[in-house]
Amino acid sequence: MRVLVVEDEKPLAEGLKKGLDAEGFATDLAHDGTDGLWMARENPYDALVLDIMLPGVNGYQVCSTLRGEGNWTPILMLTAKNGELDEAEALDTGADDYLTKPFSYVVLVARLRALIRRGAGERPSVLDAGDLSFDPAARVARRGGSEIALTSREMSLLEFLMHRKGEVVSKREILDHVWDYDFDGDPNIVEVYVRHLRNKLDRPFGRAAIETLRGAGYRLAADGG
Amino acid sequence: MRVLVVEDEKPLAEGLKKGLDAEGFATDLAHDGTDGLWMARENPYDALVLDIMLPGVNGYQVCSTLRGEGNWTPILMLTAKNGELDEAEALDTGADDYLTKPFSYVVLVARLRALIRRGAGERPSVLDAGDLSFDPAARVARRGGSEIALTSREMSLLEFLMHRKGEVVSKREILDHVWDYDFDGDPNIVEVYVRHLRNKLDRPFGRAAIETLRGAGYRLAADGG
DNA sequence: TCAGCTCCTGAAGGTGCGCTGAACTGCAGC
DNA sequence: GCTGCAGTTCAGCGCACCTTCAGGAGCTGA
Repeated sequence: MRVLVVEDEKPLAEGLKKGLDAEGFATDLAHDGTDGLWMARENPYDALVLDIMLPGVNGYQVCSTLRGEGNWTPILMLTAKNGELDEAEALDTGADDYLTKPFSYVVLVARLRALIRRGAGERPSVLDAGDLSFDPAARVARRGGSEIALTSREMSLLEFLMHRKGEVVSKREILDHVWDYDFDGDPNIVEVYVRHLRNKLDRPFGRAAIETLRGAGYRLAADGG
Repeated sequence: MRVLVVEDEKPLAEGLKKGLDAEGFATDLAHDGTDGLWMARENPYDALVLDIMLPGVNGYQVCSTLRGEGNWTPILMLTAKNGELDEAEALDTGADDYLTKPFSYVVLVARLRALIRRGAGERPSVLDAGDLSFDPAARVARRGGSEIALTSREMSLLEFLMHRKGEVVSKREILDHVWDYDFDGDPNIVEVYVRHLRNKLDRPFGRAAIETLRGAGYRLAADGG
């Protein structure tokens, strides 16, 4: 789990890094808001620990800037005093949790883990056609309840067909979208892969999702065949 | 609410018990570290009040031992003098809060209630996938009943995979999250560690939790394989 | 009915990805 | 020092996947 700690008090920052590393986190440090912002943009962190009082850009600003850019990495804010205002403001600007200094190290780790567990889970959509479904992100195809193992090329083809379910797609289009533009091999490859998909998606279920339109191309039945 | 007070000064201990009982707590007493540890293990307390200066096993040791065993009962430490070292050390060993002697009885009760109220939410949770489980805080992995010894790198990898169980994670993602971002060594390291995990988690049990998706990455079976 | 075409099918290379065992490095404990 | 362990690097190997190919089946129009 990769974590960025943005904290200007160096001893505290170093202590946190040491502790978090020992817990198995991969911890990076930034000592001011500008650096913090930059690093948070450039790297895929699982969580941010963000002090409010920072030289340059302060914690609130870092937080709201990131949120404004569509970055939803979980953020744990460190508020200096036990002021209600601080905490409320932290949550307002888009932080996910806050901790009042001085804080217990155990509590920090626990809250951090909780944040990461909840995580930022924006799920890409699942494509479907009748009882046939395909989740491109998870790389899982299903017919009814059962999961179907597909190779990368088979998935690319299925994804393309599902995006255009109900439409006729020519072999030329398939070649252009599923294979590289500069593919100049045997176009028969499309037929071969259609066959592979049929063997996996249709035959075991006695269905016919992929229809051949002689001279025109193929069509994936919108209802899954 | 059941509370254990571990305190060797008998008058203070008795006074606390009387007061806490009056507040509606069910209070047990232990007068040294050994007894305290034993009682904390055997009974499901909602909180512990733990003096640092104890005959035999001291408060720090009691605290870190319990944490090491995966016991996350909230602990309120009593530090003798107002030394920063004491406080920091208390928190380091896993205490949730501390109080400097002499303390106000009202404050003690208030903090104790606060701890108990927050209590559950702060305990690190255990990740699981079927009969496979991993407690990131205790750093213990188990398959079924048996505990499995893992190195810290193996744990980081397992933790990352378990957080995203059922999803496909690419080697690049694994490198970015489990290794430091400036790691520019051989990406083959991921394969090597996947192999280590398989040797420890799968092979002895004839299972297959970690699936290879050629060209895409790896996936930890949500049901443990 | 036949030719010409498209598409299907099974099998057979190549190739590169991932697996594997071993060696090397650095660090901690004795 | 030596020993053992964790982390990392490396090179060879096998196989899964991709692609090609040739023959066959089936459709279409004359």
